[in-house]
Amino acid sequence: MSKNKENYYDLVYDLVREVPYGRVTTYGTVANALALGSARMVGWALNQCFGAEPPVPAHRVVNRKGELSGRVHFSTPTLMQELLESEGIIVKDNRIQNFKSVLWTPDDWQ
DNA sequence: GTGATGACGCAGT
DNA sequence: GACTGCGCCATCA
Repeated sequence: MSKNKENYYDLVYDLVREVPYGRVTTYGTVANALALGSARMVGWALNQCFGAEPPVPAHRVVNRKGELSGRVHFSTPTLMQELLESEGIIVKDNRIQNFKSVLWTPDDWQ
């Protein structure tokens, strides 16, 4: 993997880092905002976010259903839920409750 | 170069 | 509301 080659990964990381505290975003929203064309690319980018710097709050990125699909990629499967709950987000059965209210989009950037 | 996989999304049922 | 099938693009074997 090239190190000096800035892929769309950095675009994903930067956008995710803009997500405010207590808010979450979806892969589809990020993919649409960056015009990646596929939400899979966002997931693939976050797959390497652990080597990014500064660290990316990947726990704030969930799928369209508000499900913590990527929790297994964290240090512990429960870490993602713990972090979200720590930010005041209610998580039940691996899904964000009141998801629509905590959902953040680039349009809310302002 | 081909086939399979993946932190997904959408339309149809 | 939940499940299934298909499509999307990049990376790996």
